[in-house]
Amino acid sequence: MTRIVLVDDHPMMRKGIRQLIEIQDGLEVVAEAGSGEEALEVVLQHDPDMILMDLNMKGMDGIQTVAALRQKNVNACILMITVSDNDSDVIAALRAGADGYLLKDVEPEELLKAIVDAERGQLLLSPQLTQALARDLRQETSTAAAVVSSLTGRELEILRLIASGSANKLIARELGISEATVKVHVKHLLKKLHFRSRVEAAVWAVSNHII
Amino acid sequence: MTRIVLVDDHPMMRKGIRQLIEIQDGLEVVAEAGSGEEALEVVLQHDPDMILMDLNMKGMDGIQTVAALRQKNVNACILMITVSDNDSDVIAALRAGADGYLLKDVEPEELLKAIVDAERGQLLLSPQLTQALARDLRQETSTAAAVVSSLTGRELEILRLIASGSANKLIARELGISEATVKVHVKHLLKKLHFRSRVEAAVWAVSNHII
DNA sequence: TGTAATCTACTCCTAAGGTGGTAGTGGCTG
DNA sequence: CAGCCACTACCACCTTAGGAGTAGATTACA
Repeated sequence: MTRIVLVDDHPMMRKGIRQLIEIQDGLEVVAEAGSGEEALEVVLQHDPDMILMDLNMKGMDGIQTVAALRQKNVNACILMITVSDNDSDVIAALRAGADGYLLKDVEPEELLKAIVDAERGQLLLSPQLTQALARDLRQETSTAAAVVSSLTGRELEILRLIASGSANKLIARELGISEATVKVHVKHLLKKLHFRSRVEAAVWAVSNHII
Repeated sequence: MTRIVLVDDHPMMRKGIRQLIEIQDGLEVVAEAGSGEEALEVVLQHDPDMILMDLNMKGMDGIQTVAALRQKNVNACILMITVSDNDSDVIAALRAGADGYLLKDVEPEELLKAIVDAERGQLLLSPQLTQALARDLRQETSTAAAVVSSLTGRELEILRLIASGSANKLIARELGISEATVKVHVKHLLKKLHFRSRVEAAVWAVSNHII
């Protein structure tokens, strides 16, 4: 028996999903919550196998709630069910620890299938959301590449080493040149990229996958 | 007519895929390449609409080839077809600029469907690979969180500011404390996280989404 | 052949980062 | 209450980073 908790701030929605679930053998709704705060209580109390959660809620939203649950070491499988197909919401939800993400307009049969799949550890996304994931991976790599192209080979090489946390002295040893020369290159690349310190350059390089 | 280039270092494999494609209306194989290097030439020469590429090749592998092609502003749709379902390969391929990733054991009909979908701009992944993508997003966030939890509130706050590129003086102003105190916190957090400089801490924080 | 770009290296100097130690305050806990 | 922890602050001391300028060597290009 899969024990389920529903979290949604629309009572009607909860009612609908509950009915859908309970006609199914092996699935049981053990509790409902109308807010993120309430969800925390209810989940800790009932320790369910699965949580179906709405993303857009008043107060604590779905993503915050997921993060909070995982923080409290809740291992239940969490499925987000929402109307939002916003890329960043999907990414944020998965990052926070959700196991799946479905749009509310799925057919009832699909929802049931998703629950079973997710239960088995299969991560489940509505097909149209797979793209969002991949986009996130490639994001902005192109614009960054344009700026980087203004760097000379040596400068780029040194930027990479800075981005791996190396100090000038270490970079010098690594490249077999003097520390003074490394400083020259650093000075130049900072000027070209309009950064005020190697730290800024490093975080930029890392977040734009220049590494 | 969709003009396709095949890249695979196994002639037999190319032959197989070619036959499969050419019985299909609207698809045409305009050239083949047996290596990454050859692929660069052939693609620039024929400017195809789509490229089917093997991941594992001698010399320049599929990922390097994709990166090189995108570098040269090749806009063709690139589908990776491979035996490897290794997570990091999938991630790397998509990051490099591939538009889809299919396992070699797909049914012929599925391959054809994938080609059409990809052509339409639909990013396509073998279903079992969707999970890999999501895993990548969440990767290590948990282990990082464990280490971070050893930091005090103030230390974490300062780590975030370091990770945004701020200098100690700026952090001091931001938090309304003296620069000397900031240095103390920095010293402590570096020791706790076993880093030798703020740069290392910054890149670590950024790549583990502590920001 | 000049000349521009790149890589190399140096000096001098200032600012910033990092280590060690000391110490006062407030809060929490056995 | 005594002890611990977190936060604050200061000091002295040393290392690292970054700016400005000069300059030799190489390559590529007009």
